[in-house]
Amino acid sequence: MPRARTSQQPSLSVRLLAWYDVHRRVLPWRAPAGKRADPYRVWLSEIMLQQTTVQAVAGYYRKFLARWPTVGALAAARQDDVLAAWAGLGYYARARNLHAAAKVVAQEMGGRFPGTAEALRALPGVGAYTSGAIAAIAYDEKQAAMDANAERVIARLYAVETPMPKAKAELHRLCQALVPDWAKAISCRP
DNA sequence: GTCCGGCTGA
DNA sequence: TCAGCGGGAC
Repeated sequence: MPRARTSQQPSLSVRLLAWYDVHRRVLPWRAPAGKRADPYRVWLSEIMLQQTTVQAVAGYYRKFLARWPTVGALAAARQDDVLAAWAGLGYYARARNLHAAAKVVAQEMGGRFPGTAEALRALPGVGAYTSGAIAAIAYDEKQAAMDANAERVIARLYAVETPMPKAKAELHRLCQALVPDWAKAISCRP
């Protein structure tokens, strides 16, 4: 006979963050534990990772960062050079938007990335997912960054029957409600 | 041959 | 609202 439960299970976010502490991969765009992420690096990696695997991105990411270490350097590059460096990654609109956004940040924002998800969302090539991811990772904002897989997981978790893409808004609300205020205290633990 | 960890333009 | 975008993985 099963023992009566005397304590309840930790929340989903607690369990996920505990898993992350043990299993997270070492990736070139991740800041060392306890250190703050550079928004330029997070942005560059997130754009490259759109529809593209970690394995395919890693080499390109290192190459871009070595050649253009700051958003100002990237903004000063010729678009032809950016596109040539991007060759092989696919979805070349990403490279054109990357360069355009770098120019906006460098020339209209003094080289500082927008400080909120909402403001990031206005940059070319930055949509709902990417703005949330950058703000969450670089600014510790309480943002749910939902990709297509997260949408499926949340839909199953909450048995949402609404077909996609109508369900997107509801799924985002459900996911946002799972994001704890104190996520940073756990995920930044050394 | 099919399917992707998104965004944009129409 | 949705087709199209590129290359790799299965």
